[in-house]
Amino acid sequence: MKSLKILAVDDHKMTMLGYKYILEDFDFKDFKVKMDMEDSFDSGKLKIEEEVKKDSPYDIILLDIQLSPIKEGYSRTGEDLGIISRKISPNSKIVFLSSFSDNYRINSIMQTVNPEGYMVKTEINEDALTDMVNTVLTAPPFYTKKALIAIRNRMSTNIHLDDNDKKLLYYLSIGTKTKDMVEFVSLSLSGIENRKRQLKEIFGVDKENDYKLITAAKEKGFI
Amino acid sequence: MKSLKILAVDDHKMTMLGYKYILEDFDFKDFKVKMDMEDSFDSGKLKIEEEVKKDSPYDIILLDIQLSPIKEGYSRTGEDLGIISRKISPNSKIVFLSSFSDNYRINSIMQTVNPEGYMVKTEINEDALTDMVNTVLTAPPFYTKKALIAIRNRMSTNIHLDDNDKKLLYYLSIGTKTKDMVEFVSLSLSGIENRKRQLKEIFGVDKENDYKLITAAKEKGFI
DNA sequence: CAAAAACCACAGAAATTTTAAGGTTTTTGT
DNA sequence: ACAAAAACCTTAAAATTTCTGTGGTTTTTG
Repeated sequence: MKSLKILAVDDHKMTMLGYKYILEDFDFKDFKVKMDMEDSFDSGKLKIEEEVKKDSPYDIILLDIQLSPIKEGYSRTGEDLGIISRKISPNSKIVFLSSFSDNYRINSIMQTVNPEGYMVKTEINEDALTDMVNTVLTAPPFYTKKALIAIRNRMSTNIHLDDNDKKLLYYLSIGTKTKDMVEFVSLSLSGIENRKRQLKEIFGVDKENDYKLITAAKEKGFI
Repeated sequence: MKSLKILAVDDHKMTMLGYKYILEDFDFKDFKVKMDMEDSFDSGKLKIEEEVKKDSPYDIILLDIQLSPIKEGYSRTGEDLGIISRKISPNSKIVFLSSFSDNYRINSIMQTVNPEGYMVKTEINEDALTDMVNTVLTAPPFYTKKALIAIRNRMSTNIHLDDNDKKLLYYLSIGTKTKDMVEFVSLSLSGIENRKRQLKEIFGVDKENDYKLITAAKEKGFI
C-alpha cells in the first residue's frame, strides 16, 4: 500500500507524538501514513529540502505557528517556514496548527501562505485530524470552526489598511504613546493623529477612546 | 416540542418543496421544523415583516440568489432581500443558496449580508441541509465546499480595488470597448487606459491580453 | 494642579492621480 | 492586403489628495 509522507514541525514534541500515533494507526482507504517530526525552524526547513532533493517531497506539512522561542537575532515563525515551504516544495499541502484562534495571524497566513488547511488546536481530535488529511489531499481547504469564524469576520468587511495604518494600530495596541509613534510609523505627528481619527471613523468608533478602536480592529482581524 | 420557523424564498417552487419535505420530516434533537415558502422578493419581504410584527420572527431565512426575473424597472435580487432581512429581522439566521459558485457574488454577499450560511445547490443533499440547520443555529458559519473555495481564493489576495477599477473590470468582462467606457466609468479615456495597465500589473498579467486579466480577476472573485 | 500627552483646525508643501495631446502599434472589417 | 478604428504608450500640466508644520484647546497623568 502506498505510504503518505507527512512532516510535522512543532516545538511541543509530545503534541506531535499524539498526532503521529493517531495518523499512523488510522486505517486510511488508499494509503498508510508515515510521519516525520522536527522541532525547530531550521531542522524543519532542512528536512523539507532533503526530501525534495530526493524527489520524494512530503505530501502534507503540518506547521505550528509558534516555533522555537526567539533565537539569537530575529525569530523565525511557522508562518515564515510556510512561505519558504511553498517555494521549495510546491506540491506539498500545507496545514497550520495554532494554539489559539488569533484573528490577525490567521488572516495574515491566508495571504502569505494560503494554506490548504488551518486548525485551531483546541478543536483537534482524532476525527478532525483524519478528516483533515483526507480533505486536504482531495478537496481542500480544511478549516476548523474557529479558523472559519476568524475568516468570516475578516471577509465581512472591506476595510483596506495600508502599512502605516497597520503599524499604527499595532503600536497602539501595545500601548505606544502617539507622540512616540513617529519613530516607527513614517508619518509626522499630525499625520499620525489624522490617521487615527480616520481609523476611528472607518471602524465606526468615532469620538470614542482608543480601546474601542483596538477592540474593533482585533475583532475584524487587523491586529 | 418546540417548533423551528424557517422561511424559504426561491422562485423554483419544486426545489423549495424538496427542502421542505426533508427538513420537516427530519428528526432534529430539540425541535420540529415548520417551513414557509415564498417565491418572490416582495412576498418574501412581506412575510418576514409580518412574522416580526407578530413577535415570532423566523429562526432561519433561506434565500435563493436569483429571484424573479427582472421585474418592471429594476430587479431585486436575493442579495437585496438579505440586506433588508438583516435590518428588519436581525435575530434570524440568513443562509444563501446559489445555483452555481460565482466567486464575485459570494464575496459580495459576504460583505453586504455576512450570512450565517452559504450553500451551492449542487452540493446540497439531505445531510448537508440538516447539518446546515444545526450549525447555523448553534455555531455558525456553515459554508459548503465550493463556497469555501471561493472565499479562500479571495482571502488569499490583498488586492484592493476602488469603484472605478471594479466597474472597469466589469465592463471589460462584458466586452465593452475601452473607448466606450468613458460613459460608465468616471475617468477620461487616458485615465481608463492607465488603470487598465495598472490592473494588469496588480493581477500579475502585465503585457498580456484582456482575457487573461478578466480570468485572473474572476478567479479571485472581483468580477 | 501643573506638566504631558492627546486632540483639533488650517494653510501651505508634497505627493499622487488625472487629463489632454501627441504619437505608435495592433486589431478589425472588407 | 489595406485602410480605418481601436488600443496602447509617453509626457507635461492640471487637479486632487495627502502630509506637514504651526498654534492652539482639551484631556489625562503623576
